[in-house]
Amino acid sequence: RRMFPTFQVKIFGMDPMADYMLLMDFVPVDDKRYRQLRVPSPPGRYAFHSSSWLVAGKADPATPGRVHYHPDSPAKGAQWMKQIVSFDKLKLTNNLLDDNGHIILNSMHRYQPRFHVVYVDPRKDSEKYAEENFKTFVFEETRFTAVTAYQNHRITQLKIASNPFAKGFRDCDPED
Amino acid sequence: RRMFPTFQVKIFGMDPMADYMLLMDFVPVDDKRYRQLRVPSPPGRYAFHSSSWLVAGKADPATPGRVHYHPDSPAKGAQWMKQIVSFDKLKLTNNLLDDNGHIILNSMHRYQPRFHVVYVDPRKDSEKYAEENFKTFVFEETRFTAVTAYQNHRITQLKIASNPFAKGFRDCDPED
DNA sequence: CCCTTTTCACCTAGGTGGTAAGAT
DNA sequence: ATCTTACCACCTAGGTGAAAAGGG
Repeated sequence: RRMFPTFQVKIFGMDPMADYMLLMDFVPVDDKRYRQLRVPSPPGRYAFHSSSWLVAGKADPATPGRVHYHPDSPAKGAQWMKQIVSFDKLKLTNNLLDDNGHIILNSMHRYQPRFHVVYVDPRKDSEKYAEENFKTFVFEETRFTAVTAYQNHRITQLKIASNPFAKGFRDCDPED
Repeated sequence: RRMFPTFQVKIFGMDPMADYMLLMDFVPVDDKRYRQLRVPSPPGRYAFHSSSWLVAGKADPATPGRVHYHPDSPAKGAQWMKQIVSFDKLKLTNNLLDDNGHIILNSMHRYQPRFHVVYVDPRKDSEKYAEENFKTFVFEETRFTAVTAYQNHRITQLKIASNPFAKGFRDCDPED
């Protein structure tokens, strides 16, 4: 399914006339598997509303390290810079045999999203300059635990309030 | 609405590595407006099944001459040549004030679709070579009369049989 | 009478969380 | 007990011709 919340980035400093590819990948934060600790809740609240993550042991074998190219790639620097770039089409799966090209992650493991900018070098021997033609950006505040179902009621509510496809689950104004 | 049947073309002879833009426009075939002559029909047949076109007078004022770029433009010659190129996203309207960028035509007038191939010249002063960097193709068998509703029962049936969005109107196997 | 416009039920295509059943 | 899977009703978004309504 699509990743939520969506990774979005504002870009500065590109050459407006040059072509760039934008892509993302995900690297494990640690070598651990996590689990939930659920505590008794007062009536009317979800059990996982007051839960926390515990280490549950060693990580599962690493998944194939796929990348997701922003579907607008390649595009000019001017195009990328003129508005926030949103990776809302990026999809995650836990299916190791996935053949839709989605990003494969282990559920209950922690990941660090990475954002890569690749300059499309017009020179004939551009392969030689591959090293200097890309740059990677890591925002530690975007780390997350992959799950098969939301483990946090507030995330569920945020999604329901903000995503038009979940309108069926709204029971009040999305502005609230 | 989308044009039906769809204009499709198979391309040969491009430079596989060069970029091309593909586009279509429509020119009037003549300066006439047409109307239907309907003849009495046996029960169970549509009145317009056995009808024909009559000249109904001079053409209405010409519509704005818009063009439709194939949405995959620009793309490499190799990409365009590897399969049939289909202009199935092309939309026609009779609304002179249309601001969706659709092709504006006069209903009950005859049109000739034209197909244009534009070579994207990488040279700095490419504007100077505009004349030699495009080529136009006209297939007279694709001429048609624009309408606001189908005037031929067999076209209706062909559309119902071939377009997945019209499945609701099928009453037999589409293979028939 | 002939054509155009509007509306509508019915599709395709695909993104939601809920829920119940399954797995470990 | 906890997590995963499969399915579902319910959405968005938009492409169909039929039919009714509108217009000259």
